[in-house]
Amino acid sequence: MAHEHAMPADLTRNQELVLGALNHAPAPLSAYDILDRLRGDGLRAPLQVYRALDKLVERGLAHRLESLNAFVACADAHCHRKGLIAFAICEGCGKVDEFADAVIEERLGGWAAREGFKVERTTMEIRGKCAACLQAA
Amino acid sequence: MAHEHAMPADLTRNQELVLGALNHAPAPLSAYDILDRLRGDGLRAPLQVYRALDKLVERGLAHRLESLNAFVACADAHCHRKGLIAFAICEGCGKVDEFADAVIEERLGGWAAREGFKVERTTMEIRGKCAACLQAA
DNA sequence: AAGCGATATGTTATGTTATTACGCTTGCGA
DNA sequence: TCGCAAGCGTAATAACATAACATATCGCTT
Repeated sequence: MAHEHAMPADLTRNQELVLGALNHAPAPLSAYDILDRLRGDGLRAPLQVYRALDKLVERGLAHRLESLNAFVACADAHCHRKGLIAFAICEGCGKVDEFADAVIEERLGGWAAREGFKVERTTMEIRGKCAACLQAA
Repeated sequence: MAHEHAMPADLTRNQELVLGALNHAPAPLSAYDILDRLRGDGLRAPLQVYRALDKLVERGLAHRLESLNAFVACADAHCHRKGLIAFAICEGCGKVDEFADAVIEERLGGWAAREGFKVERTTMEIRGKCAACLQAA
């Protein structure tokens, strides 16, 4: 069973459905995966899902994994983590681990400052095998 | 003018065409962008481009930018950079800067070691505005 | 309460990115 | 010269994402 996440009260119906789907999934879901799971709840078109995802991502309740074209619920229940988040994605079981590292953030900031580059958004995704899957192999 | 890159002698015709297209572009190209530019050279189907890209990426001659679904030639002319590479992508002009940072690599390695996670591939992409574009604004 | 703007919704159609499946060709070592 | 690995060509389709348009809902101001 997926553990419980905070579910803010001010979500719209669609946003709540989509976040619910993500919360109950053990691994990232694509927008179309989500759509398929929510057809029974009245969702019919991709756009309904993408719109909800946009809002959820904007609020930090969900994250987009660029290297997967998929989405996960934020792992931090009382969420809204600041700054850079790194994701470790297991190719075996699909599980995603989320962590922050101040040193990395600082290195990136240093590079940007030297180059005069204004950072707006950073994605960091590690692909590999988690301990459990290595064990099982 | 794009600066010159090393063009290995043992590329196949399609690989050479695709790498050539990337070398002459000032910004990342999607597979379909590449296809369009190479129709005059006889390429007709996406797969011809994707296959070439696979090989080029495998050899480190090109990189895939996950957050863009696009590709760039490796910036290092005598390429085959080891380890983790970070990309800074300007939203203004599309230019991509490529750099490595041993400290970041070491932090990631540390996290992985602690978690027992076996890293296979890491993508790090910074989106923002480059100095030139900030200047122009 | 009426009017208004901002936000969300639903639907259709379409655009963009990536892969599957199949068969042929070529180079090369056993 | 057989057989295999790698590459190539083509058609079809799958997977991911957005445009354009019409309607609805909610909170705020008057």
